[in-house]
Amino acid sequence: MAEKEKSLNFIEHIVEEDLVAGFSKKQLRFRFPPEPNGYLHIGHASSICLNFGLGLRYDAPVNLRFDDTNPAKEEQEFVDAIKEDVEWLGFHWDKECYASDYFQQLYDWAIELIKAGKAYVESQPSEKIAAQKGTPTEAGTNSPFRDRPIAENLELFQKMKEGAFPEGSHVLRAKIDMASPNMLMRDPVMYRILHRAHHRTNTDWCIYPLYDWTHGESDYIEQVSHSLCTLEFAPHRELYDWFLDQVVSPEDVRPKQREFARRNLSHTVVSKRKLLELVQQGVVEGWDDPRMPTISGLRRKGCTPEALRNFADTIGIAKRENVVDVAVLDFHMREDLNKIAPRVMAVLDPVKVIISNYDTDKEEWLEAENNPENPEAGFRKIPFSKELYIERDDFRESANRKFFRLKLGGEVRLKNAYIIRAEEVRKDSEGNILEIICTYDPLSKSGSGSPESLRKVKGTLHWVSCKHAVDAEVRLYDRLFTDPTPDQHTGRDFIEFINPDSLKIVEGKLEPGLKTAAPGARYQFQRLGYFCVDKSSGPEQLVFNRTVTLRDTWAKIEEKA
RNA sequence: UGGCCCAUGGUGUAAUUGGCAACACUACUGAUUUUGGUUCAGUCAUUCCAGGUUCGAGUCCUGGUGGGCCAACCA
Repeated sequence: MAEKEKSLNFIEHIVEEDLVAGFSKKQLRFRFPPEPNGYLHIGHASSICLNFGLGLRYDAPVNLRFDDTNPAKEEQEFVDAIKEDVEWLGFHWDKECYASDYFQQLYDWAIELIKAGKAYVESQPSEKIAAQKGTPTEAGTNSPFRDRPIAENLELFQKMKEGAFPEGSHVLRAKIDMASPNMLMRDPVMYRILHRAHHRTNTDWCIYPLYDWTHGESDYIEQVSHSLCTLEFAPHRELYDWFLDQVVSPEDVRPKQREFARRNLSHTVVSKRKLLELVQQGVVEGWDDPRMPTISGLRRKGCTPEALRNFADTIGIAKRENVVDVAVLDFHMREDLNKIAPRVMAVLDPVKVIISNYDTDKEEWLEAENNPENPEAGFRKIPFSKELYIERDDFRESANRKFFRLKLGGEVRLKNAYIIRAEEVRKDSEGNILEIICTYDPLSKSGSGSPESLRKVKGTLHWVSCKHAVDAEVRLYDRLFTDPTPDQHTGRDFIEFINPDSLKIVEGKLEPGLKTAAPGARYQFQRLGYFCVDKSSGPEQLVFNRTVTLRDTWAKIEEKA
């Protein structure tokens, strides 16, 4: 109830119009149709959220269909990865389908087309076919095989299927219109010969249907009502409809193709080719490198499915060119993580603080709140002692009043602990700060309720007790490219815009409770950002990935100065 | 013989289908805060241009301008 009346996107308007025009809501069905030739990226996430979102909105089934018509590129590994990603996003498909399940049906229909004089076997090489296709402004010319007798077409096609011919020797073409202003209608190829094993049909077939002949018919077989794809397929719609015309029965649902603009994310690239290049050149460590815009990369970085879904929902869907600022994704990750991530303390660039008036052997276990946004998250104990680490950035020998942190003679609150004052600084011969000597106010203990504890001091710092700290490798990820649109500069390669500082690895000091943090667990390192335990992490070597920093208004003030 | 698609703040989407241009992000102010986080309050547009229809146009019409897609036996 009380759910906000959300405005509809143009696809939802189309569905609503169909419903008003009498299309039965029960017959609505959608599909997400990836080719299993690579990993899913954030662009696919939008499409997944669109299709499965429609399914949820209309209580309609959504199929997961693998468009596996090209055995040269497809592998079972990708099928598995895609299923994992869709599930991780939190969606449930109705049927798990494969275009390869329809090879026989497609073949039977193709024979009908041949018999109807609407398809023929072409026996020229591909270069010849391309040359005869014409150009967008010039009509093509008919193939010399275009009027081959039906019986001969049937016989040749049969032999193609039986493996009698080498690759490239023949194809099956639809006989449409070599003068069509739409290049795709100029007798498109329906089948090619490929003597390759398919990851599902193995060597059952050596002729494989092409996209156009497969996609619409697969939608029809599955009785998909609305077949949504990206804008570059818009010219395919005419062909999609032509192929459908050849097979549909009036009593069945006739699928409808509609196109939307793919989402582009700033400071990254999303084409499979370019992502592959990043992997192959070793710019990143793999498809699930946390800097990759792949779903697996985002997952490994610590992004939540909730954040990704909210991101997809707020950027919406439309038909115009777009570049979504990656800041929107960051916002949604912070928004979700702020609610669910337990707070902990970690020092990533440590400098030692020595509390001169604290007993050398003393240690106290102080109470710390796990998440101020969620009281039910409770409290934990953290150790305090004479020697602590704080962030090197959090101390200056002198600074103006805008600097809320520790400076000589100044006071600061140690989060969940005491108020301290910096008295003295010890340096090495080169002037590097080795340790900061402080005194603490024993009455100022957090939560004690004493007047001293209630004193307002401007800054609060995070810290970790030296002797209790656990070490961890912390990987600080930043955007992969320095330019918002690395692949949109004519004459310049996107690789030129790689951010040389996209990964910085540091040794951090963490509060001891993190010793047993399990891979995948997410935390907020207070005042720093959100971090996720990497899959490679273990008790002997902890590894954390930075998901996203906290908003940092201090950094902006500094930048301006 | 070219065809098709698109144009609304810095960014991404809305606009009851012809009726006060709204939401989110970013940026900037300020308040609160034992995270310079969170939260709260506020600021930032004459809808690509020119005509037309209309009491009334972001929306409809005409003509421009600018951008995108299409000539794999890829999807």
